[in-house]
Amino acid sequence: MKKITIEDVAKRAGVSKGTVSAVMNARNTVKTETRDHVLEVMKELHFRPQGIARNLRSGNQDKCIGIIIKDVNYPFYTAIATGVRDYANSKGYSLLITSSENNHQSEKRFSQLFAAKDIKGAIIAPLVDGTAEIEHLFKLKMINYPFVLLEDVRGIQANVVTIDNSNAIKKAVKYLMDCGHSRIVHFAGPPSSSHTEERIEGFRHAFSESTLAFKEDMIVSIGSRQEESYGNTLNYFRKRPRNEYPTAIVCFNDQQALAILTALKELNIRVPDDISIIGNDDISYAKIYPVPLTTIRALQREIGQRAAELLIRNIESSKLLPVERVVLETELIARESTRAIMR
Amino acid sequence: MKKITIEDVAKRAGVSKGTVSAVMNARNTVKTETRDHVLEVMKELHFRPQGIARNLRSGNQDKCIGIIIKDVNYPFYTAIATGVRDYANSKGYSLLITSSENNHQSEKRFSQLFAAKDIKGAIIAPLVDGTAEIEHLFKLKMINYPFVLLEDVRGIQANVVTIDNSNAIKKAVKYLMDCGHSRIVHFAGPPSSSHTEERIEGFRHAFSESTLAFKEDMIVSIGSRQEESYGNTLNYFRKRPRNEYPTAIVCFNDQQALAILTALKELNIRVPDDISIIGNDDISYAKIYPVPLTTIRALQREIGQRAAELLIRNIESSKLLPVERVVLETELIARESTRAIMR
DNA sequence: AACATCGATTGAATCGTTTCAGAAGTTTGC
DNA sequence: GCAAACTTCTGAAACGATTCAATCGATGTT
Repeated sequence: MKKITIEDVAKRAGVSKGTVSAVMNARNTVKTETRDHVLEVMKELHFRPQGIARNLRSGNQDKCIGIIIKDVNYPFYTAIATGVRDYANSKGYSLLITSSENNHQSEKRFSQLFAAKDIKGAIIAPLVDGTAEIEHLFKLKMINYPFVLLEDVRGIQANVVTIDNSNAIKKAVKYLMDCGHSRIVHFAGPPSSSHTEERIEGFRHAFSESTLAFKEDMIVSIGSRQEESYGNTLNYFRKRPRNEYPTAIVCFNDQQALAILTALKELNIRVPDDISIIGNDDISYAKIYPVPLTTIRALQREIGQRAAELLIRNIESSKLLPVERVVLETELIARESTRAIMR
Repeated sequence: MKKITIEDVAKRAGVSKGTVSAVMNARNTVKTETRDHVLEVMKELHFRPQGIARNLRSGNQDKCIGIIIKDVNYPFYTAIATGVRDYANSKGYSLLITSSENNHQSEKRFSQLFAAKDIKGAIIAPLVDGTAEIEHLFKLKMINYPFVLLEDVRGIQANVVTIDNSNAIKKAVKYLMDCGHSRIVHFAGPPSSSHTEERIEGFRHAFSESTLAFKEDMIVSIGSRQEESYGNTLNYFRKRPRNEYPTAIVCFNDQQALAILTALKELNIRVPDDISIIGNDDISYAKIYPVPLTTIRALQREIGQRAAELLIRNIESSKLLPVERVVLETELIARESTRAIMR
């Protein structure tokens, strides 16, 4: 049960390897008769040429980069990927997308895979929780493999393109304060993202810069996955009396916000009449949510473009470039999920 | 400006290629001193090992398949990809996703890329319009490269996993007829999909099986991209008097349905009061549309799983397997965008 | 009949790594 | 003091295709 090579085909067909190669590459120097015979033998032996060996000799021309996102079903990431693709294509690169699905093993596996397959560089949305498993990133650095991260990772110096999360949440909180809200809570995201921590910090900051007092129980960890956030939201409200409800929630992201909206509907809590909701990201569907979502817009395509630009610059450089860190600003988009309240 | 190889590093560091290789693979047979020196030289020369050559000798172990979808921002496709990933992972395969973005060139390029990079097989959502550019599929067949299509392609015999589009639309039309509608139109999709044609056919069939008469102008080609469908819908209604409006629209897919909903809102046409809308696919967001969408559900994850199963079976077979064609059934999901009317 | 031409095929060199048997040098055991 | 064992390193073979100069036969030309 050994692998079938071009040699086996050549032998069986009674020709040389060169001829088989010529057939496969559709060169017109082969007699039709020979060609047909070789094709037949290829089929007969079920010969699958190894692309890798092909490329080695002929010097792998294709330009191609990869991106590792966390969730292929979250539009935030696919929008970033679109930005990457646009820029990459303009420079003649193709884009391969993979999704770690919040799994360290997958992230690790893909980063190796990219290097192994001669994909020229990678953009990585890294998982940051757990015991900071980042050896795979060091491995990439060792072999001078170009990559750009979409979140800060402690303990490694690398190119990063990200958004100013702290400031984003600050904007959200200040907007709510300006609308007269004081009982504001932050429904925080999963520990697997550095955004979670940065956003919590922004929330704290907003209070310390205001006259209102911050209390620890204003931070509620409910995750960002659909069912998880939905369930946690139900719990949160069922556990407390109506007069202790917050008047506004700052969400971790728009996916979570949707789960919260759904849960609140279930609980007969009206948005924005009873509670104001403010999201994060501004994914394309946010504006058609059951209640069109007020949210903090991250320029997703631009994130992608900037990351791609940085990556390709590194790929095409013949010497090591200094590490860069790009932080993009955000913008509050006011829709219908928030309202001003009387005091 | 030639490429730097392991040999250059070895020479510069005053060691053999074998030693450099050992350093890169973190083998513990290298003296720390030597290791550090080699690493330094690697950095100095900015040496990037060619993964391809690596894999050649060491016999490429990684199991990995690819999928070419049409639009990475349409949840229908990412849901399919998720199904593929789940099955693939269970069999030890990783998944690489690429998006042709409705571009023949890209589709072609990716199919080559997959073969070249020793990705074991591919699932392809093929573009079918234009002068049926399918040479790249024939090329794959020639090298016995395993692949599965997600739509029928005329002129090639290949594995296909798809849904019964004709029947899907029939269900939609019959449902509407049962609700008392007779002025029903079909807003058809783009020519780049074989689904478009099959769905039109299903629409025709539904009428021929009923007492109602089919008229050509019941088929309106408006595409499926957001802005395109939106604009075409506006045009369609602005061009005709109110009493010639249809009472129900069968949409090509849910993406198009959203654009139509948006356009109708703009036109102050109420859904479902004035017009019933029925979608196709049942993407995850369909239930939270401004008007929760009645739609024909395609089991997206199952499509992915079946395709993956078929693909991997072909990959792991040592001989050519007979071509298979899997057609999955659909289900009507009634929500709020349709209503019964009096006659 | 000798020579040039052309089409089809061959086979050895090549791509850039990994692998591993064995050499060289060093330490341990007795 | 010598063999055995261990550590570190070397160098040539191998991976499986492509490439291209050289060859071979057949055909055409004079």
